[in-house]
Amino acid sequence: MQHQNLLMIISNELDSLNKSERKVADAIMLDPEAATHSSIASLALKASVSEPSVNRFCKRFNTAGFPDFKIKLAKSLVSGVRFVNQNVDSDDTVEHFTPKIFDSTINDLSLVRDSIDHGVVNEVVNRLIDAERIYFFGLGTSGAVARDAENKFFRFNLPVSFHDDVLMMRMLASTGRSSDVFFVISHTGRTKEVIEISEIAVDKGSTVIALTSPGSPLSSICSISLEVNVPENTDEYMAMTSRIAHLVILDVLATGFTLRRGPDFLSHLEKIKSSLKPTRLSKDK
Amino acid sequence: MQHQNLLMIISNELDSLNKSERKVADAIMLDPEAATHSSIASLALKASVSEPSVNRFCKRFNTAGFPDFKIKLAKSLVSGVRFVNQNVDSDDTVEHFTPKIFDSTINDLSLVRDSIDHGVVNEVVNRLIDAERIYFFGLGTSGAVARDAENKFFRFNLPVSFHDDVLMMRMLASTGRSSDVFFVISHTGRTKEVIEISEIAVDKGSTVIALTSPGSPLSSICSISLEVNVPENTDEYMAMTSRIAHLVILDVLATGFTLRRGPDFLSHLEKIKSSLKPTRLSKDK
DNA sequence: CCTGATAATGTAGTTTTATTACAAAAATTA
DNA sequence: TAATTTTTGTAATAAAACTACATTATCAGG
Repeated sequence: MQHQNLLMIISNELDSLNKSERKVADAIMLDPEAATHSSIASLALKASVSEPSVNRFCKRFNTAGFPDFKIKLAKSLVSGVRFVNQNVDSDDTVEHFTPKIFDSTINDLSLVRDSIDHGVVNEVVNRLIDAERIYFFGLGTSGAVARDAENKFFRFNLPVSFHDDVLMMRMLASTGRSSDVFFVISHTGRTKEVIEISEIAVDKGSTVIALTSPGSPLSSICSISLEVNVPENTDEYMAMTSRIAHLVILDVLATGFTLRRGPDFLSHLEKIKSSLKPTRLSKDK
Repeated sequence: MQHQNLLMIISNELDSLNKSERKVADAIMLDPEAATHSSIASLALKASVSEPSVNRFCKRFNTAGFPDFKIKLAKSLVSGVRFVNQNVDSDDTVEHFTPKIFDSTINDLSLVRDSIDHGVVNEVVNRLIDAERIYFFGLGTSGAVARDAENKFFRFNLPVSFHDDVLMMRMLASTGRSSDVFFVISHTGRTKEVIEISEIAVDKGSTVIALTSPGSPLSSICSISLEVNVPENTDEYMAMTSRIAHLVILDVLATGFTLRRGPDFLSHLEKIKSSLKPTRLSKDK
């Protein structure tokens, strides 16, 4: 893994350095940020060694030379900062916690982006394309996600509904047909009611797609499981990012759906868009 | 704003660049990692421009020069964000469009993060703290956001509800009291019904907070307006990111609310959390 | 469609920065 | 202590970046 932090490597090997190398290391550690902006000459001066000593120091740490060393050092400074102090403190003001919440959401999204299984996404799109009916199920926070999904997929000209009422869900699941797709959204994947309902639908021969966390009970009983691993948030103040990741994944699925339907499908979408125009005030004035 | 990711800044200003600057930008975006390792000469060659053009390009983005530019570019590569502003093509496969959608969402979030008015956020939190009742209103996609908001604010031990039925909204608005807060969510801020209803609530002396786009009709008539500028998406395939930004902003508001309430409020949140435990399967097996 | 003004870009020379070869100085060993 | 190895620095070289200025392209007003 190339992702080792250069600054850490240096501090770990501090003992095995010779005198001048050690001086260079100290000078860098004193202010790594400054080191990334200084020339080899000024750093040599600061460390009281010659320029070639700095150069040799750089090569010792598997870098091509001083400029390359600076690049790698700069990178290691970023990753360090990212993991530190991203939590909301009780004495944070709006200026402090606002970017923290955005950053942690962004961070989680990029983790999900990199961990998502494209094969599963592909398979899910196939099933949605084949579906004669789609039901989106979700409770609590996931209910809002399901509602958003309904709104999105409704535009695709097929019978779609969302439900957050467990009795309704249960009835629909038990009367489900093999051409029906039940899309079950659950962050934890451990809500008993939801699991039971999904089992009923599977038994009836319907396709059940779960959008949930890996290794959860829900995940194991469904036809296909879109597993999303959002790091558990221990911080009391922090929000649940999983629902946002779920929304983005539904965007991905909707995009896949649209693409699979081909270009003439776009005109249908346009029709729906323009149907809303009369409800709006015009842009000019 | 030092917070911004250099790669993102470049992709956002792509339109305002002149010919040779654009060539340099393209060469960098094609392989940013390679750019951090190349000399000004080799990059100039790759972009088919002169060396000073590359240098001018660097300075245009508030860097001291090429070496400094490379450092900042390298830093921006470390953070979660990769390529930006790439549109979905009609022949994209899942592998292609999935990261594109994530990245464009991430990009939009970071733009909102940097453009948000902390003073307004602060003021909104104050009003929410003072509220005796909060109504979240939204239609369509914003209805899902309003629903999520209800779920979140419900935990704060005060009467909260969400509505996506214009008749209900109208009745509630016209019977509103000065201690009531109406939180109106609308991406466009141009939906006639929503504007009318908001006007009624304002007339009745209630506080009306809008979460909408800048300069919209809704924004101008409300008590306070939380303006969110998410770049309009011209791409047919791309999803609407504004709702995601709205959700994150509601997270920010909820966090502000919790912090303002002080540390003993956390035990109340814990109580609500644990009330859901019986509905879940336990973690161990 | 010209002409002058302005902006964009490139050329060539200068300066700064980094690297290399080699020599001097320490340190180590026998 | 002398031979040997390692470390460090000096000075020269090479590479890279930058600057001033010249040329070319673009655009507005006549």
